[in-house]
Amino acid sequence: MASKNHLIYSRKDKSLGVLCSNRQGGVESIGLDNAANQLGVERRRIYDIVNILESVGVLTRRAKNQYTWKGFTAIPHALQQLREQAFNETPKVSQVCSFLTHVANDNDCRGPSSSNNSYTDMHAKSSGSSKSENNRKEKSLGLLTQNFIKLFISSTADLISLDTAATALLGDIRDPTAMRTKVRRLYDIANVLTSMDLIEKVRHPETGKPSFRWLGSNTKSKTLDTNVSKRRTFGTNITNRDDSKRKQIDTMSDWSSKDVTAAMHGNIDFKKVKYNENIATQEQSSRNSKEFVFGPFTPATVPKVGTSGNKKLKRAQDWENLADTYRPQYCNKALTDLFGHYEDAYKSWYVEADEKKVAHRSPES
DNA sequence: CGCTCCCGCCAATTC
DNA sequence: GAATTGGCGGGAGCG
Repeated sequence: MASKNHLIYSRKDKSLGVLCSNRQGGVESIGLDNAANQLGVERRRIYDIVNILESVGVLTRRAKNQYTWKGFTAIPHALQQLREQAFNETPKVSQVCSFLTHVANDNDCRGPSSSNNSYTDMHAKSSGSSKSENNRKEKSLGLLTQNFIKLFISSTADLISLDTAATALLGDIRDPTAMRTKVRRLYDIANVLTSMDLIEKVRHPETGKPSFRWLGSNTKSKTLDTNVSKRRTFGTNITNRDDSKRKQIDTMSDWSSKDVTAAMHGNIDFKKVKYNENIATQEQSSRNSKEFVFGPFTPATVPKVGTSGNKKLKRAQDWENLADTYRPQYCNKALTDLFGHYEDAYKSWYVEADEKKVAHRSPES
């Protein structure tokens, strides 16, 4: 798909980055048509993305065709909100959690005894109005996204596969069709969440099953994590000896699939957006100290990779890691420059790769 | 094949 | 009644 993306959409640099380029710290509105044009995608696609972003607080619908960009810095709050919801309004969360935990280690999902623990059904509805009305909303991408996230932040299992999630979100609806549909949606959601670094795709240690891990909350210190946490993402090659001959696009495809697919069809570079945003935030909050934490974001690995003791390597040319490493936590001019530098670098790599010429850069050093 | 997820029909909603 | 939104699932592409 990555390649396909390339072929079809070579808009690469158009992106949300452009949209928020003029934005300065505050609230900027975005027009759908505008976005669609800039991104070179059909409108329908924008709706998907927008809905997901909105469910995480990055955007807010202001009026027809108009959205307000809140920024990634709004995510922490939204997340907190979800967390609370997950704990109160949800009596069954615990059930679902244990359920997930079970399933996590067992491929076979044999619901224990519960006969209806749909994570989705619980709240909402039963407020009087006919359910048929709310029905549509209950199935919205936005809600699904939130529930999906709740699954992560309230579950003890840190590795969740889409099937598992779908099952949990569906409750007992033993309908293969519904399942399929749900999973399709989850793929969509997972893609954009991945592009925002809120989750990460990994293979389950035992079963090679593709699963997702929550990255949104910082330091979740989980003993169990240590094991898996080192696992690298999917396509990327982990070996210290990264054979430079790796398919040119390898790195690209990896990143284009997760960051670009971005939000599906959009080729949206959220990371870049984040850079801009961070920088903007920095400037504007002149010296507001670290309250800028980026809580949910900063993956535990952000600061440097283990001062030493840690596993060695980390392929030098993993620009993605670089991105993480340099993700602004608090930045100064120097860092700002760095960002710019990497942005450019990234851009050229992208182009090169695009032309299939990829001159991978010199190994570390 | 099975996993992904693109694409766009068309219904629900909103203007 | 037209325009916006957006659920939904067929099926293409790829490993």
